[in-house]
Amino acid sequence: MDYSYDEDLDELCPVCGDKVSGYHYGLLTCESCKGFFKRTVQNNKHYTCTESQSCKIDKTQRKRCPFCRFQKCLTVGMRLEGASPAHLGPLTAGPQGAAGGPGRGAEGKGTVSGSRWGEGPGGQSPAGPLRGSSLQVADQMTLLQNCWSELLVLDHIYRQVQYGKEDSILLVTGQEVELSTVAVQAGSLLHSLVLRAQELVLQLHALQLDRQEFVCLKFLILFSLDVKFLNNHSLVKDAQEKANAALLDYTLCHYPHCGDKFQQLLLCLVEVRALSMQAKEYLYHKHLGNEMPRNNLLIEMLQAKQT
DNA sequence: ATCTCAGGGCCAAGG
DNA sequence: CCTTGGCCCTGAGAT
Ligand SMILES: [Zn+2]
Ligand SMILES: [Zn+2]
Repeated sequence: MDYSYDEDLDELCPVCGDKVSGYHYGLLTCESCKGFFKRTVQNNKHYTCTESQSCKIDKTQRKRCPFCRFQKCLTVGMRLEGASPAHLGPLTAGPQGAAGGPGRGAEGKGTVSGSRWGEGPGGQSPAGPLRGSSLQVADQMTLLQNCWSELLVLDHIYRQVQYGKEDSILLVTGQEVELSTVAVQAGSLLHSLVLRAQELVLQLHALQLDRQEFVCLKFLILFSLDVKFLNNHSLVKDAQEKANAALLDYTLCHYPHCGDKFQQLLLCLVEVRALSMQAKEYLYHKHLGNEMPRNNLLIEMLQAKQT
């Protein structure tokens, strides 16, 4: 009956057609595409295609154009936060206890399938306010459900600050989109959202936001939740204070000439939160209108916050 | 306790 | 140098 335990092992990698070696980043892929996707994401690699961005990717030619290879990785569904394996989606919808916001931790098993903690919001910075980084998975879920959209907004903002062009934006995929294109092709809701974000980009660019501060802000966002919603009070409280102190110390030490940079950055976090609210409303609107890519994790996160 | 699995580190080989 | 990809270790969930 169930002659189905490993006949999937000789399926082909959806990216390059090589032999698959298991589930990687959401679906069955080969070992090399797993490594390629990992390196690209970890090192924030940006590629450019010398052709028409439609190079064929197979086992023998996959090295020729990393841009198109990564593009294909994304289009076939590879992603961080190993969301559902696309077809066998073991996604059980949001917190069953609809009683208010982020569910009480005690028995509310994290239903967000496989959201990963990684090594902290900074990416590859080993010296974070978190040593050990052993926080209960339930608390990780609660924290991420609280702030996922803000973290995404801040990522976008910081990407634009580094990108440094005022008339276009840089997407996670590496694609560059001119604002004039956004104005024409995007709806008015998305357009205003992008423009509002660009204003914050200008502010932070003027403030000379650097990477260290960016990481501190991510920690502040991540732990900006009242500990009463969490199990491990002391660890989270500790992380809150350390992130705060780290940002304050850093700004005072490296930017003594503008003494209120710390407070300016905190003010920007308020705008980040407002932007994330507006973005979630936009996404939810799109979801209701059925015009949104089928992303179960995203829908789940949107509904979990809807109260 | 043991097993399975995916994520990430490692590093020799190739360019 | 840098990128690739096969191999290995580890942590978390399942049994
Ligand atoms: Zn592949
Ligand atoms: Zn290409």
